[in-house]
Amino acid sequence: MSVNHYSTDNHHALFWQNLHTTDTSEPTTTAAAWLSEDQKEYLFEKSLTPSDVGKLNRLVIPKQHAEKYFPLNTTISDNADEKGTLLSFEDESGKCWRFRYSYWNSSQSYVLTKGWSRYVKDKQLDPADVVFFQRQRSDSRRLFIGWRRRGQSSSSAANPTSYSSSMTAPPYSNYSNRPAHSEYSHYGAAVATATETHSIPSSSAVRSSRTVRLFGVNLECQMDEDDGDDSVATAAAAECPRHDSYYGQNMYNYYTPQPHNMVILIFLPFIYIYIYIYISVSSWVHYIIIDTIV
Amino acid sequence: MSVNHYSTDNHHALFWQNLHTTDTSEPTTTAAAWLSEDQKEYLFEKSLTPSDVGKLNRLVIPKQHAEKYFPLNTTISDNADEKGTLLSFEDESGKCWRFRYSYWNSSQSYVLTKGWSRYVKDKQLDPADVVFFQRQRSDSRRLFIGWRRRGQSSSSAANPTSYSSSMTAPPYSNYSNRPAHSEYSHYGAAVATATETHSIPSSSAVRSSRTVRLFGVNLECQMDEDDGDDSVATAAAAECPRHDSYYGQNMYNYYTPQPHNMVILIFLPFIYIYIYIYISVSSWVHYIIIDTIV
DNA sequence: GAAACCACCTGTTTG
DNA sequence: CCAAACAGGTGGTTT
Repeated sequence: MSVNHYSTDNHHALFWQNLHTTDTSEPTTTAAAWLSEDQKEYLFEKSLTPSDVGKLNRLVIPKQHAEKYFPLNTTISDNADEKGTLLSFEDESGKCWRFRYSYWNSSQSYVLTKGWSRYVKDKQLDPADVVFFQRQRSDSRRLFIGWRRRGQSSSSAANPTSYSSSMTAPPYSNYSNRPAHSEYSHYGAAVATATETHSIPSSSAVRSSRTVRLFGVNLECQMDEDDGDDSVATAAAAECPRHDSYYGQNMYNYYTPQPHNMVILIFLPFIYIYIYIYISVSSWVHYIIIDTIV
Repeated sequence: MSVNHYSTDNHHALFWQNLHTTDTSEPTTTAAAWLSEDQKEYLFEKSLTPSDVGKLNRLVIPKQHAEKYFPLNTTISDNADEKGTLLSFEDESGKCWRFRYSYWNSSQSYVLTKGWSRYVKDKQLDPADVVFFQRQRSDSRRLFIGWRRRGQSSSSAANPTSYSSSMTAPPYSNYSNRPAHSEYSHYGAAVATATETHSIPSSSAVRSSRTVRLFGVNLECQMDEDDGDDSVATAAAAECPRHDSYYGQNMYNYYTPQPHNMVILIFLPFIYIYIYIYISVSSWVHYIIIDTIV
């Protein structure tokens, strides 16, 4: 039996992905059949910036291409929602490269992160070199990545199998020391994608932050008999009090930009309780003042 | 009559502890007895790297020491499993420092994270300064942290009580501006540990992080008989004992940038309940003191 | 809005 | 030579 069935290999690839939840970085070779160029659809290319090949260990994917060809939250990226996905690409030698692919809110950009630096090293890419992406026409989930040196025409890219040598190339010690064959374009194909699931314990602690519970308490305050519930008491117990604050009868919050004030009036049979709760929140609760008057 | 018959601030402090379930970041002083050096076992020390005192806000604990002395998933760290635990250490002034302690799968390393940067600031630690850890021989759960300047011999470390001055030191504005006393070694002792569980009360509202629960406490405050539930109370007591002679009604935190104070006064027919809630928040709620007077 | 925190990630270094 | 450890980082989230 030939492992080389397309179908077979894809399954291997998928399987492989499932095995790796966290260490997804190493490129792997696949038994996938070579595709002729006309079986591939050329997606886009990018001339690499210094940052793309530098210490930032990431490749910025131009937004229009990213959204068009590598949409998040879709079939290609599976259930990749939250934390980005893994995209797998085959290179010119059939090696499979998996990159973490995600959207950075901070820079409003799509990036390949984990795994990218290894690719840059392996291919010895420099600024202005070009990487390009393709996918199989008959199965758009199968992706390919290729590259060529700066100044090389894109037509020279059509040279699929000639560089399996990259598999046996010695580790480069210096970017300036390139193997001669590097002057040509390389590309490869790869397979499916999988979400990078970080297994998250179901019981993640919910933290909401700033609930001030005043009155269940009340009871407990004087109660000794407690009631029990405790959730209050119980919860409370734990931590270390810290006293770092100083204060007195005076309260004053000198920096809170946006104070929010709440006044809660609770009227009890013989008692008026004015509760002034000043919640000044630069982010949270800052003040609570409760003053009761009978 | 004061409900606060316990008299003093210590009780306030304990009380306060119960109020805090999650915000564990601020150092606190303890009432723990001083231990002589021979009552302590020296565990290990680390010369601080630039990253340890820099913006990464974490201290890498060398793996062999971490696994030997601060094992996760064990008694010392309680049920700390998943998300790391809290470790409490007493410093040379008796102040209790709580650090989140966890394992980073990605780098295969043990780290102190939350709370660490405050310690670095407070002690004005620089690269190559040394921190060291000790524990009480008779109770290995009680932990101590100390430090000395780079180049200082470890023997100079034995100088326990001489630096309570750190409590009153003004906020430093510049690392180069160190108090003269800083040239010596400092250490301290602390207590147990607790998992950073955000104990979640059975009842709805709870949240983990900084729920201010007022009255369960009260009970504990006066309860001597412990009643029940307590595991909470108990636990609380166990944690960092703080005490404090230094402050009384006044609390003063010289480094907290923005203290927030709360005073809650509840006046009942025959009872005056003064509730001083001090919320000093460099991060949030820090204090609550409730004093009741009949 | 800044700073701390968090959970990751990676390139050196080294036994 | 290589896996482990770790110093030095990242984006994103919470405080």
